[in-house]
Amino acid sequence: MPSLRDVARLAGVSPATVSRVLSGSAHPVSPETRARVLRCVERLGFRPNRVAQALATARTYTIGAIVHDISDPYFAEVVRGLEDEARLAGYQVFVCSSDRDPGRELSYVQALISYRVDGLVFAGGGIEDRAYQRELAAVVEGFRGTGGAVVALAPNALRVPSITVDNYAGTRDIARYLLGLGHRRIGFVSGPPHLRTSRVRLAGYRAALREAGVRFDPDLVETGWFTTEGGAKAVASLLERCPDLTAVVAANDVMAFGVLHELAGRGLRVPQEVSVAGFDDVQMAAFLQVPLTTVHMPMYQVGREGARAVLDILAGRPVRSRRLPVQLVIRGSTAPPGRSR
Amino acid sequence: MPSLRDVARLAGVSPATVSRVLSGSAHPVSPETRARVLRCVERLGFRPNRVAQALATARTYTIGAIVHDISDPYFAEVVRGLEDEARLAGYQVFVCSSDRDPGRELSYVQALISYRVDGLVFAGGGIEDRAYQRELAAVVEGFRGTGGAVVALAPNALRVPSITVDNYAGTRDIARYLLGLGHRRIGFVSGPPHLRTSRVRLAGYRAALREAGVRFDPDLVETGWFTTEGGAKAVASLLERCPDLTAVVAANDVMAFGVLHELAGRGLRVPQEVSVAGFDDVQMAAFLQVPLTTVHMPMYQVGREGARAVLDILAGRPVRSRRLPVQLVIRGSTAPPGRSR
DNA sequence: GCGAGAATGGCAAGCGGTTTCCGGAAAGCG
DNA sequence: CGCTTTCCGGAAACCGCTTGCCATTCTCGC
Repeated sequence: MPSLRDVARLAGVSPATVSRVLSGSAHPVSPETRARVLRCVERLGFRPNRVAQALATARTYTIGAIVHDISDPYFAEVVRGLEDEARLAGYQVFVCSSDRDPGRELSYVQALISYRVDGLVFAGGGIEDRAYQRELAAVVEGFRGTGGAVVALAPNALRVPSITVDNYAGTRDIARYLLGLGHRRIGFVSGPPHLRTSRVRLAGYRAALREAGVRFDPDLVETGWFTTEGGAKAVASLLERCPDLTAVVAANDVMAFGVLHELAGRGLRVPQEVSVAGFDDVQMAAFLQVPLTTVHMPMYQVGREGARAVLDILAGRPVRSRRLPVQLVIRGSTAPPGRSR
Repeated sequence: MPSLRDVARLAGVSPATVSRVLSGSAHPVSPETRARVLRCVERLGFRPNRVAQALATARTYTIGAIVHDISDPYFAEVVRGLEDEARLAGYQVFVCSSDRDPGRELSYVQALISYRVDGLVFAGGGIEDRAYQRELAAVVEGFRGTGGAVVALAPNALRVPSITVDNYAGTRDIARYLLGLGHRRIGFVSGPPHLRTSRVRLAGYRAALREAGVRFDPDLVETGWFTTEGGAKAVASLLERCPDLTAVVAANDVMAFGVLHELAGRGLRVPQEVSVAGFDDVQMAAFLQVPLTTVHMPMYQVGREGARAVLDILAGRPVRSRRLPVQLVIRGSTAPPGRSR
């Protein structure tokens, strides 16, 4: 693989000149020399070694994305947005699936810092664990101290700029809507309790109940993993505890898929017997046979804005945290409460 | 951020010694010195700069994954496998979504080479375009010439080790199964014609027809993008051309979702009026209200083995191309042909 | 005609590690 | 006891690119 020296030798100039031609330096280079250098670059098929550039300039043009699981459609969509925006600016992105494991997350963050990524994006909600948060915060602050850009794309204990959506309003709106349809016994399939997103979404649901003067019944809440299986299991226990529920709100679409599956397995019709709502509006949601009522989250958008924020920070432009609005999307999986079963 | 020199200074040794202690060199270091160095590393919280290491050793411990679209559940799953295996070996992975665009793919490959990735994994099927293939092959060969490891996870024109699945057998088995149920007018919703995977899957379908002595009718084939929308549109035209079809095989699950959606929209019941089968067995497939009959592809497994293959090549271990078996998974979306509509 | 300043280009010192080569001390050998 | 090995550590040369600083030449302005 040709190096800059090879080009320099071929063009009969010094490496410095070649570098200046290629990296758009302010240092003047005569048009003839420039042309000659470019011709030699072409001839040799020279492409600068990013590693060496990175060492010299302390810029790697890489961004690390910490997600909970890239195979979760939510995160896949976010990462796609991130990647598209990064590519446009000449950056590459590393994916890191932490599986919501504090140890894994921390070791990924440290690895990324060793790789000297320019930016770090936390796509998933923070893990609620004081000791861990403190440790992570220390590492992250160190990183920022050396010029690293950090952005969060979900509620997080880190004090960094964030691009989030209004999770609270989302579940509140959904619950309001179901209450408005006449439902009173609304189950809530929540995510893992140690995730901040879970708590915020649960809070939105409770707020709507409070507004409507409906007593909050802890029996109507069941937690599970943010997976299809998690949703199926959770709704199963919910149904056993509260056979009288007429609607279920799932903390995200993937869980809602599990809920739908479990209900179908039990012969309960949606929405005639049980209404179901999700959260996120992943691509599949609209394509189910019973299209899912859910809250639209602009995930791709969040990913793009996240990347933009990183680039802005790196460029020294001011960055403000933003909260994007969400929107209730009413589809076929919800209806007024039906006859008792 | 502390450097190796800082550690050396603090420990009162030369940088060389610190390096030897940390990178497990064969060069002997006395136990006392070693301990002292490690203590200082600890004290300063020193972590080696991967960029500098990379420049010195010509190993970056990174792998580039070229996928068609990370937000497609198929690729997300593959990348997850890749990532998990890579992590275990201390590697990081770059994701690159080419959207099946030759230009984008090529520029990603070149960028990754500039970043001096150790390995390159092509997760998607190759794009059938002679000029492009030649150009890509040249670049890839150059990369391999410098010690880069390249692996393909789908049929591809590149002459590199591959971990693939038996796509041909997959659609053949599905078609055989449907023929066995008594279907004769079986629509095929194919992927983009310029993708190798599309062609192989179509060939499998044709092989089964041939075996069964059923004439192949080109009208029963419609191509579209490997997306839900693509599947919906394709089946729509198919139905207009051939209202007599009793079953539809989609070239992948994502398209099958679109097919199901479109059929539901037209009031056609599955499987009573039309049987539907997919390919891939993405996670959602089993969780539809009418669970999808499909061909199980071990995507996560393919991802892992792909990473393993890269690591093996880098370690100089022999690597052989492998073809993993697929398996027909019969679920609720298929049944013998029903009464005419 | 001459000095100032702009235009060009090269030298060399990094960036932060790794690794080859070398030297001194200690240990093993006949 | 002298000599060869082995053990341990350091000096310094990279890896490939960037950039501050300096030298030369040229162009003006007066």
